[in-house]
Amino acid sequence: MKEITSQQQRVLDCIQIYLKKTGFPPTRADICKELGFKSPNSAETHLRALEKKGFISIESGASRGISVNDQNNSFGDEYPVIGLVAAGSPTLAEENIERTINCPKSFFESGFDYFLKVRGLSMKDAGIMEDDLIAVKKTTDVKNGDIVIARLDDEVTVKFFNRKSSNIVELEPANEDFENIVINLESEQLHIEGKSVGLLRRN
Amino acid sequence: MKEITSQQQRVLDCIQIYLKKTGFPPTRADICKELGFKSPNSAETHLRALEKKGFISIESGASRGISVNDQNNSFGDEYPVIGLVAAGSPTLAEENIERTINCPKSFFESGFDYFLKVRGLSMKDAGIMEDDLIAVKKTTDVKNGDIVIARLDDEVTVKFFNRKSSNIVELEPANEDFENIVINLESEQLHIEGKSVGLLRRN
DNA sequence: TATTATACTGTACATACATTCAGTATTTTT
DNA sequence: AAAAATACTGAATGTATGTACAGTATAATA
Repeated sequence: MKEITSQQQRVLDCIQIYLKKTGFPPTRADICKELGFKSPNSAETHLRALEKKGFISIESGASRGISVNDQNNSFGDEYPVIGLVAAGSPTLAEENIERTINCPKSFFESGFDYFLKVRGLSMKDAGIMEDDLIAVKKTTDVKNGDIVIARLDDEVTVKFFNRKSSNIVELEPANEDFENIVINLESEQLHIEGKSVGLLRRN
Repeated sequence: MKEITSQQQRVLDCIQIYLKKTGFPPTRADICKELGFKSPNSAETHLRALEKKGFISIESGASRGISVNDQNNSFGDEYPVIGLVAAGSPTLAEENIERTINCPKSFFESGFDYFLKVRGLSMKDAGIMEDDLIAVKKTTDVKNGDIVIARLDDEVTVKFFNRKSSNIVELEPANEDFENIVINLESEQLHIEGKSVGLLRRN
């Protein structure tokens, strides 16, 4: 994405404000009226520049055929809900997707990849209850204290992450009825699927 | 809002799908092409019917001047976040709104009116932690076991609702460090602001 | 120094589009 | 039983709109 000039930014803003207000894009004449241009060609050339730089798309021949190329627009996408089965890795394979939820992309601050449906109460003191949906961001970049989705062999679990030393990782539940899981990375395989970036509960 | 017919629903769906796909509304001809009509007037009359029933608005003379009236679309709306202050009723007055969250209307099953930001840990065993956002539906129709937002004098609190008899209501915390609140409706005023229909947490 | 991008005005024109009118037929409401 | 709403086809028309062409001027780039 190339750099935008201040005038082009004004035109882009004008399009988005018009869209929000009316529900459909402006014509060249509308843009002129809004920004004080006296020739429709003023708007036209700006639109061409914005298209060339990738900010908008223009459907040739169609009236009001302007669409804003906003990858982080606030409206919904379908996110899969994956069941936390006792054994087996949570994957996005179709058979593992219980359903999907329409949710704004930017709903959880750092973005996320899928919802994980929680089984059991091992994290209840962290406010994570049965059937809650954890918003999971796929990453292996986790810090101590993060709530991680981890796989040990074929067992998937949600726990606090705590690296004790270069070889020792503890997975800590938030429930006194459960024990810490201590993993020696030299002898055992630990796979971090991702970390929790939020939670959704529907009564 | 009057009842929609199945054909009108098809046209409405067609508009929404077209909007999502292209970023701008369809023309009469586009609708015909999509739904198999052979005359633009077929689309026109459906649009007029949809406008009359309040589902869409049409800007006269403007090409593609169709906008879907968002009280009945499933996409995003701005919902206010209200802080649970120790004293005072949670109102939608501007000074009480911390910010707004863009969220699909149908995100929590029965619909909801605002988010309430939780203070304290009196409901921690129900998985409600400090700074969680409770999706609140304004209603006084609550059943035993519902999590309600209640006001006693000027104190607002989130608790389990439990009607013991026609005059006695108990508000029960989910934390053994807190006591049940017993209210005699004959001598005390209890105002039910609404009930929890969901929860949102962002790490 | 020549060229390209930016930032406009102004005119003109083909066509994309909304919209009206004239019909036909079925179903629902009054 | 009459009227209104629904659900279409088909043709016609005026205008809303995209878009090209002809200029002018300044700043940025090669």
